[in-house]
Amino acid sequence: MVSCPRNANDRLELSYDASMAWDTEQTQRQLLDAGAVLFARHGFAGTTMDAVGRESGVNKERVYSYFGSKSGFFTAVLDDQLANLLEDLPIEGVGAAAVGTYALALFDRLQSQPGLARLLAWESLELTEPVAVDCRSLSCANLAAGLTVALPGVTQDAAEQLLLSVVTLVVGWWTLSRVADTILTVDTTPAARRAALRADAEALATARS
Amino acid sequence: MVSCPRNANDRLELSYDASMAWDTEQTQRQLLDAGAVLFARHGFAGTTMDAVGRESGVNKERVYSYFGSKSGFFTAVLDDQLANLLEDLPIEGVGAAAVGTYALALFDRLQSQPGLARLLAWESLELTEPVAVDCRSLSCANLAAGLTVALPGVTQDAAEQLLLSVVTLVVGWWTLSRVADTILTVDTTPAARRAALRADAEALATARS
DNA sequence: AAATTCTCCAAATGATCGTTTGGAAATGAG
DNA sequence: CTCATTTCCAAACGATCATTTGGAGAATTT
Repeated sequence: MVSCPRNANDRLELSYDASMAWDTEQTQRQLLDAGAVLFARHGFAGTTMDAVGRESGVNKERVYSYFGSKSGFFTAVLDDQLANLLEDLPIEGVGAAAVGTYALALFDRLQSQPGLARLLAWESLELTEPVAVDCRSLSCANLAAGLTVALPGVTQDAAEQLLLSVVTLVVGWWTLSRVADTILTVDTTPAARRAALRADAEALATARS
Repeated sequence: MVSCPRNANDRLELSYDASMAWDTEQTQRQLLDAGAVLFARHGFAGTTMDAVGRESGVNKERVYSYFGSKSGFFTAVLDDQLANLLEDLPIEGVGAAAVGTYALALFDRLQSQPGLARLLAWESLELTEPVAVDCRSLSCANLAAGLTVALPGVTQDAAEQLLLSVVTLVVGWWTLSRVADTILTVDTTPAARRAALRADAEALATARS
């Protein structure tokens, strides 16, 4: 598994002292974290710079000196949150059951950070090309390769389509929630959906192997 | 198949004459169509009332007399576009192949009107409850019932989860397009995805029946 | 045909938008 | 220390936002 290096300014220095009155890295971190919350909740167009200043506890003017513009800030937040989204989630084991297990792991990661799935949706709806495309493509290629290992006889194309289907199914729980509201009546709990997604991922893998 | 009645003001009268200088129904139709285009493209927060006036060819003030507010206009557009989205798309035939055929039909409907899938996504992201919930719930209940007929032995709960998975997979092609951009490398064409979705829907149905 | 109601638009409203400015406080160099 | 530089904030900037106003013209009523 090849890990993806972060931006140069992501972890610039460790030489800052907590007693310093100014900590530019922490200022940027506060802004990025506030942006992650606000952009996940309201998207790019729905987030105001006033809200960024309020949520971060930092003056909104700092955004422009560090990220240039609201657009630059948006992509910086997406990059910060999404670049390593699929990292450290390898396909473990072999056979279709491994794919079901992977779906569960992805579901749990998104459930522990509910903003991530929504950020993926905003990115798709409001941008014309993905952020951190090199880094994420590498992660995805590794995952697809892992699928061809776990499922002997599956071509690379089939592995990519399978991975896309599994990710779409899992992410869709948080990004198409009104659709779920209109369809589900018997058991609307996340636990029920989680179990169904594991079975679905396993079924998709079984059919392709 | 029970069809869902539209709003009272959707087709008020047929007594209007084309030679009349004023045609309030057509004015509302122009606004709703313009709203469908703009909201699908930019969402609620990203659409301005100036753009509505420009796109519709009608003064933006008309929105407020007919729909009350921008929010009311948004829900009216969503209702107009989504209420009968799943109508006239019955589950035909029996067995898992029928589910694959249904996925294809849904894919083709969304492909012929690409804004619909995006409107579903904006609705999920920007609203806390679905529009036209009664009407759409009825459509979905009919579809789920159709699934229990096509797939004997499938419980209602399983049918609902299956329907949600199929709809999520198909809609996701247009609403998580940046995710597809990062995953697919071998064949990124819609035709390839369409074929994969049919196979996926069939596999999900097979596993549950 | 006069009076009234309804439909529509142009223009203006106050509020809020993204962005910039000017300067205060803290830092590092000499 | 002094002085230039950097970090940060309060306030202001023009532009644009959603919404309203005032009135002109078409339809309906009497």
